[in-house]
Amino acid sequence: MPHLHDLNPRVSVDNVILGFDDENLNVLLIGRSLSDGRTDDVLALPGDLIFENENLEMAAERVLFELTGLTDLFLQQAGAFGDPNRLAKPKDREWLKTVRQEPDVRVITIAFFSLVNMNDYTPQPASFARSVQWVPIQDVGDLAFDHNRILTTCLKRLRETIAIKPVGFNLLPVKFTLGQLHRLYEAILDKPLDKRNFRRKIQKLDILTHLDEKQEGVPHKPSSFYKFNEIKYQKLVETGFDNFGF
Amino acid sequence: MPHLHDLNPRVSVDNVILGFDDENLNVLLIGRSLSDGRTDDVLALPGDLIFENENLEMAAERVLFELTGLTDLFLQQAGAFGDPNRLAKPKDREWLKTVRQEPDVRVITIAFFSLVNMNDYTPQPASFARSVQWVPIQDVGDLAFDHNRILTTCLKRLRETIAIKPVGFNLLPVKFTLGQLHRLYEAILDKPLDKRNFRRKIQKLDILTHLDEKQEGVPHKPSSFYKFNEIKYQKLVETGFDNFGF
DNA sequence: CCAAAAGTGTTGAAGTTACACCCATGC
DNA sequence: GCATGGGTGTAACTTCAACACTTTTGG
Repeated sequence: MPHLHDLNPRVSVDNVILGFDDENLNVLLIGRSLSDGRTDDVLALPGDLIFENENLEMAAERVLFELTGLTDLFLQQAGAFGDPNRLAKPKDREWLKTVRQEPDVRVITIAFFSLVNMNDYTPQPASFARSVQWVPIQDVGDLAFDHNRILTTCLKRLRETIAIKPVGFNLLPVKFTLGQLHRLYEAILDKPLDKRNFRRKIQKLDILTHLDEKQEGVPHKPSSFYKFNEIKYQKLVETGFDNFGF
Repeated sequence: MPHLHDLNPRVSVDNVILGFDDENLNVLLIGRSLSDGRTDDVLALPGDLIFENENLEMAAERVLFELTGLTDLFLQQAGAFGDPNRLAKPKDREWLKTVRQEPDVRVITIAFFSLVNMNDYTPQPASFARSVQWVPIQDVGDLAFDHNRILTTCLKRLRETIAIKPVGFNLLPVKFTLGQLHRLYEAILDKPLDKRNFRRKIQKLDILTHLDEKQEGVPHKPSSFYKFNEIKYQKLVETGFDNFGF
């Protein structure tokens, strides 16, 4: 029988936590703590071995919560990564020696991605992360382990998902402007979108509620705020956009 | 250091192997061998623990090959399943006792689905499968472990994938008719598709080569055979259908 | 000649793309 | 008054859904 807090030494979760700063998509990366309190210079996705008594989603939520204090976020599995040599880089092996009881054991990781509103959270070091920072996805360099591959896969998944379900709202504050939403979609899809066509298309989804409130203090025509209508949104998520080829 | 054929006791793969018999989608299910050579009455997806020295895809290919003798098939990961109680049904636990060294250990499984041409293969018992059979997906009953959930997820993934990439061809013989292709798409999407519209749409993809050969001996107007053009197909798979919402 | 599936075109509606100007505000 | 982003409509084109009849074969 597994004890409550037994770790499973063979299976981990890694989280691709994405945020949007009104210009770029950012991913939350950690600098790893060595056991002596120092940090090596390799950035990594936050992740951890799973406990024996929790399921994969719970493990991903736990990692997310420990790092950000946030709960109830959008979280989606993106797949499992298990190449036998994924832990083979010298710096990774060194780090594993300082934090794992069995540093040589092969670990399969399940990748999740989550979408957070960057205003809800400012990065702060956590137990397992000496440093935490938002990095614009186009500036991400070499990461630990196979984390570059995981990140790429998650971004691809996000693009696929957003084409079918309007999940992007999770990246925005409760009240937002159509301009913000527009910039967000351009950032995720990494291509320019025609302003008028975008607005028309979004409005036709019929999931936005126009608020009687405008921007203040901006040096241009103030924009209306919108919030999104959870009920209609839920219905849409269930059916998808029916945007399929056949 | 892991020895070549060490098993990883915590991680398995399960395969949803799909075939098409010109009418229904079928899934390949096994009856489990007990150690005394008998079979319990629970059907299951074929799967196995992974070896320490193979990656997840290799493990899935191995299971597929051991069961069917087939290689080089379409194979796609559908996700990881790891609820702590997924092995909890009494009959499942009994079976595990007869085949696993550590029957109580929690196993996370990675699900794959593959598409095979049913004519390339007739089910035959394998080492780990006392019985093997094609079961039409609408006739699948209660399966072992969480295999019903895995099957459902894989079917959903297949529907999503086929809307974006023409992967369905893997389920057909090299030479096929548009009627077969039409019935296949109806079986996968589980809804009727207008004949003329379907044909137009498929032809516009420009991945079919019309062969100078017709059906013989059929009691109706003979249909032309087609094969599909791998080069154009590859290009299309890379770009996707661009069938996306934004 | 009958049964069975193959094969084929058109029309109206909906959706997509491309494109340019005025508006409200802060400074 | 100027710089900034907000906000709006239309026309040409493409795609989509719905729909019925003729053809070829075996028996």
